[in-house]
Amino acid sequence: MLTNSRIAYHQHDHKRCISAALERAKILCDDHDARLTPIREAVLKTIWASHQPLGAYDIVDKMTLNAQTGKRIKAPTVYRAIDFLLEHGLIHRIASLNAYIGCPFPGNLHNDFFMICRACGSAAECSTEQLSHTIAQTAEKTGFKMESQVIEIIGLCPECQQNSLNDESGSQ
Amino acid sequence: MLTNSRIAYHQHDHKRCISAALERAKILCDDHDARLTPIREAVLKTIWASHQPLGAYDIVDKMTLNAQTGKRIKAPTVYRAIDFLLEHGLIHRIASLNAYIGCPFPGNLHNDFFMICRACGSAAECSTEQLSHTIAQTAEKTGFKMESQVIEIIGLCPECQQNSLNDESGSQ
DNA sequence: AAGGGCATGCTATAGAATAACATTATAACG
DNA sequence: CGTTATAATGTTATTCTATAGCATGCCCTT
Repeated sequence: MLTNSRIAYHQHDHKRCISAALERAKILCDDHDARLTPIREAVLKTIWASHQPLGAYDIVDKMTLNAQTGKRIKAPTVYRAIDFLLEHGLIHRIASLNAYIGCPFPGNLHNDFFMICRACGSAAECSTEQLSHTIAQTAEKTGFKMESQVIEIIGLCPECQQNSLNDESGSQ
Repeated sequence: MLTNSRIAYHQHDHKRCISAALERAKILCDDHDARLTPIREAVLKTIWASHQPLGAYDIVDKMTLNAQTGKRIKAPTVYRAIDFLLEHGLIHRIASLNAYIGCPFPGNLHNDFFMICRACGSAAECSTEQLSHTIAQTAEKTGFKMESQVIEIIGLCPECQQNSLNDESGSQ
């Protein structure tokens, strides 16, 4: 099982997540003969600013202004960057939130699912052959041929479970 | 395993689906002391017009005009009906499509997933303890406590697999 | 009849995504 | 090196999805 839940839900040096993500992106784009332009890199960096999925317009708002012109990058440009990053598997779309999150292990097969904490908003990705198999097999029993999947689990991450326990014991 | 895939993807007397759905809705609302008003019933019926998930504005467009005033029901009213139907488990939201579909077995636990055919657009629901368990267990391994889920499988239904085979053999 | 609680009507607006076309940057080629 | 083709970005407007906020109407209760 491949997952970034250990990191995503716990204290960590997030700068390393960001730099690692950018590093991986550069390598992967090189391999794909794809151009990781300044804007695309900036969008990726903005998305990686946290482990919380970010809406497209949140990205627009958070993007730093153009150094020369001082203008803000507009929605279509951000969406184009998002499309590029999605195509190359560098980010994922969280359908239930209309939001985007960085992929911690791009390049791998993506039979994965997301665990979204309803308390802190952070999301971790989890990739496991077994689950994909189970789903594909279940679908196959009905004659359905699975091609792709959207799996989003909503619940409480380890940290927030702990916090809610503390809150309860504290208030009672 | 509980599923309506046999019906959803194959020729059938769809009138029976509709009348059964309305019948179940009446009973369930009775049990819940909830009011299945004419508008709510009309929205439910519109959603059940097919096995294809319907967008909220598709519903607005398809709703018959008010018999007396000849006016069209507006989006907020439809959304309120949708909220009601969602709350009582009579319909589901398909997040990846921003669309709504009738629930073929309301009242049951909803550890279920949807199989959406990319060719014909029809979707079937499938409820299986086993899959929910597998997901919950996998999540639990990382310490995540699952509360709800969004599982949407995209692929080809049995009919459309058959059709695509025919098309290929026919054109070659 | 009066009041309270839903349900609906209505207008406006927020939020998410894209269409269409102009302009600029980059790569590719002679 | 300059020209051309292609890709990327800029810009404006628009579509689609969803909700806020307030007015009105309906039904039930007392």
